[in-house]
Amino acid sequence: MFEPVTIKDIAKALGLSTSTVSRALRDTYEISPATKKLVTEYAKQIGYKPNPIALSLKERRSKSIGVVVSEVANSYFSQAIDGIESIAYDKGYHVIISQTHESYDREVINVNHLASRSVDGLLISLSSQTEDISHIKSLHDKGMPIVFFDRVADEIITDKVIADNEKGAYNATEHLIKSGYKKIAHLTSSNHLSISIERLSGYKKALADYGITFKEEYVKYCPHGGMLYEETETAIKELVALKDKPDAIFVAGDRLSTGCLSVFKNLKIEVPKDIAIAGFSNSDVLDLFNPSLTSVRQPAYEIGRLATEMLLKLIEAKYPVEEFEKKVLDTSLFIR
Amino acid sequence: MFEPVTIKDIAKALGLSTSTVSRALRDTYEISPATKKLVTEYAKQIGYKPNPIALSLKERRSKSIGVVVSEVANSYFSQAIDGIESIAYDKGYHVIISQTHESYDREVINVNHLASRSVDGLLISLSSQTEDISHIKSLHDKGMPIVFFDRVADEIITDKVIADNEKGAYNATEHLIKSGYKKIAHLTSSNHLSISIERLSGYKKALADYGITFKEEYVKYCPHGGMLYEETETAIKELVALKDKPDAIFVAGDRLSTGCLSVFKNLKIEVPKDIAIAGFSNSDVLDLFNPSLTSVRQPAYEIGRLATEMLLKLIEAKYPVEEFEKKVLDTSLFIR
DNA sequence: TTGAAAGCGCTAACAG
DNA sequence: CTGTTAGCGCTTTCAA
Repeated sequence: MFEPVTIKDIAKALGLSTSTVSRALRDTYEISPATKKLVTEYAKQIGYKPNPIALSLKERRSKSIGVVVSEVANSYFSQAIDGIESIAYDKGYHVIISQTHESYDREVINVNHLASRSVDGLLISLSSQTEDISHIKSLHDKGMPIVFFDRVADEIITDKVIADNEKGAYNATEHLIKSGYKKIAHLTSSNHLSISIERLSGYKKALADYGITFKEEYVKYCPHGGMLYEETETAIKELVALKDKPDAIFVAGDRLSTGCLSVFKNLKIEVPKDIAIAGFSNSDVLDLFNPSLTSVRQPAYEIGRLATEMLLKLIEAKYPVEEFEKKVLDTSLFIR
Repeated sequence: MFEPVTIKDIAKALGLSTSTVSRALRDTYEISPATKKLVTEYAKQIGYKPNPIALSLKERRSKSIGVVVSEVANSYFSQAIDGIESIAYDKGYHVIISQTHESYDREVINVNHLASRSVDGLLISLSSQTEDISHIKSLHDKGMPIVFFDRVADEIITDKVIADNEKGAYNATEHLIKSGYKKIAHLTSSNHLSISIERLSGYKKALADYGITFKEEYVKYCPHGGMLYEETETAIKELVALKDKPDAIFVAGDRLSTGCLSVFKNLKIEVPKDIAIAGFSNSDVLDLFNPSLTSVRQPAYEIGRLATEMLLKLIEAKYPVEEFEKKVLDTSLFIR
């Protein structure tokens, strides 16, 4: 069907060698202006496009990067993807997105799939189920450039970009405290996720700073991060069933926050009369929500851009990189 | 950094020729069981993975498909993408997603970018700005398999998958009529988009069937499809400023529906007291909205799956395909 | 049953 | 300044 024009066609038509054509096309110095003009004009005329696959084979790189996220339907990730694309496309890289749907198995499959399709680097945010990261470690050990964002694996020494989760959590919790709530629960995702740990820590710190005792039973984990309605509902039910029922709740994730509101709605729990709420969310329709949600917003777009810049730097580095950094970006609190 | 094992390494280590190794690995009949066993076992042991790029070069296909949508952040599209991935990954195809952000220029760039990266086929939903489709037509003429979904170009003869937009619009409008509204306005995206035309038609038909006269000034176009707050606000303001102010509004798009609610909120227009609303939306948090939104939901996941199945059939067809079809899937009305 | 060689599209080292 | 040649990893005639 497709019969693309090759460098050979041009060479034949113009009575030149393929290497001359190649040079003319690529602007090498050792070429006569006349030939160059001849070739470039003819090439344009017949619509020559270099075959990226042949180039990839030759240069041993694909000019594409793989992105592993849990869901593109999650506002945080879709914004991050916008950021990733903005940088990648600019530098001529393709972006291949794959979703884990918070499943460890899919993560392993996707990561290996991307690697075997020889992407030049990987941008990863771990699935909530992921504890064992050997699938990533082995790739990294083999030299695959990897940058983590959002949900990072500290065991792997590479660049990372995250929001200041601890501070964001602190701010949200503090806001609840300052609004007069004292019995603040915490709903979060799986306990091994970096973001969960950081947000839990911020929550605890705020409590401590305001002289409120941390209670273990006020913390509920939803390993599916809000993807499973029942899981969220059970957690909420357990919280409101406590003898010392919490009067507020700090929610540590995007889907979890909306999930929580849905549960409230269904259980006829009124906000903030029965319980107040503040949570992480990057949704851009939060203003339409009822009950309303005081939210911690992460600079997702910027995180995506930064992570991609760092990854491309790793990919294009001439010498093995030894120094890595973890960039931490500020969150913003939107009081509603 | 990466030093992948090649067929040559195996050949050398085993004292065979590369062609023998290749055959052994690919299960050709003309190979001795002994050699085959030897090779496959050794290959597995040292972790041999065929280089997909070399394969692509040889077989002139990349085993990847390109997807062009306006925004992954749009629920409809993220659901469609889930459907696309579910089929594509199953069949060993990569999915490369690109966003137009409703811009014609970006669409042209993205389509050409994907084509030049030699995807094997394209799944396209047009940007709202797109009127001229020659960038797609020329690719299609050259033999690139293309399937349209959602926003289709009827001028291009190929497979298409859409929701029954006309019926969906009819149902929504009818619902408003049956709820007692008679002065129903219509807010839609650009007037050249297939979905706009179909939805407008369903709206008109419902009005006609219930003996309501269609009024041109009740139809407002937002070419940016809700991406530009001001545009939506202006449209709404014009509607409510009409001397014969509408008492209900049927909105023809996802972002437009939420955009509309935002405008209502800001202008302190109360729903349904001041104006009732029904609109297309695939958001999964609609239940949390206030004001609430009666919605027409499209089977986005299924549309994505179907479109991908059709595309892969085109790609893998042995002979040029002459027969194309347009599949139309039912929408569902959620009354809130 | 196996090996040698050509070729997919392109670049680069080496000659001339 | 330009052509010849080899090679990226793999498959596939063609010979042996």
